[in-house]
Amino acid sequence: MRIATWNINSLRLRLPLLERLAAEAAPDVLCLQETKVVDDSFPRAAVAGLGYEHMAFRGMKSYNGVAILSRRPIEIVEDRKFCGREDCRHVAARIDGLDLHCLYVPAGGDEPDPAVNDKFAHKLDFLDEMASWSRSLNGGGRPVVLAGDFNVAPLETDVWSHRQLLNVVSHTPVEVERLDGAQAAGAWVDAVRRFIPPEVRLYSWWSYRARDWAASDRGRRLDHVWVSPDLAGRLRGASVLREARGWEKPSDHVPVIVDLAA
DNA sequence: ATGGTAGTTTCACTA
Repeated sequence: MRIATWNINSLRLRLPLLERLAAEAAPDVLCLQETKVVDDSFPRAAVAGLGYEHMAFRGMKSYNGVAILSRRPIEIVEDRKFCGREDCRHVAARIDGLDLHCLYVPAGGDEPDPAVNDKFAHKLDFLDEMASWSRSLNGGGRPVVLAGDFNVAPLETDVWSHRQLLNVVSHTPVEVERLDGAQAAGAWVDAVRRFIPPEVRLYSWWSYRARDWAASDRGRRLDHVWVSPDLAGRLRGASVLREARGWEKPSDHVPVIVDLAA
């Protein structure tokens, strides 16, 4: 099973890019974030036309929104209202007996101080809830995958400059500590770093604001796929589709792809 | 230290 996660930054605007991803990488299952479409307007027919006939989505007006697109039937759909909010940051689907959770962690605003920045406080709360919630997911004997835009680049090699980003939201020690706590809570395995070792620099996001994203290459690895320990033995490969950042009218994130043995 | 771009509910908000 090939699983991809992608913050697509408006699903409707990027349907042509979704088609290109389906053609070039052929994921069996796709987790999307920032779909930015209410459920009534979800482009079901276009998505089904790409071969993803089974879908689960939670959308709202303008912001956020998550979706799981699948070639295989979806057995159960759930969502969780993290931090007591209905802001469409989570949807889960059971596919072939595997529970797949699609997550969109709050970005957290600009100021990395929860006392003055409510968005940053929300992000820290969300990551703490990810820890307590995901702890309870594991141990059920069922394989679990957590995938999405976690909006944190945890390793020094997950950013273009560890030193220059220490006080920049997405790479501050307090966020990294929270994300590490969530990972430890479920003993989650970072699937991508099983294949691309931590010594190797790796990004999944490049700002739109760069004059030339590829030349400056000031990226961050914000998008992650974590698998439950019992799934680690089924991992067969992982990649980040860097070239997608150069596609026409791109998202600022690129797809992250993980292969699991059947 | 600043400003840069993109998407959506636009002269404002989020990322």
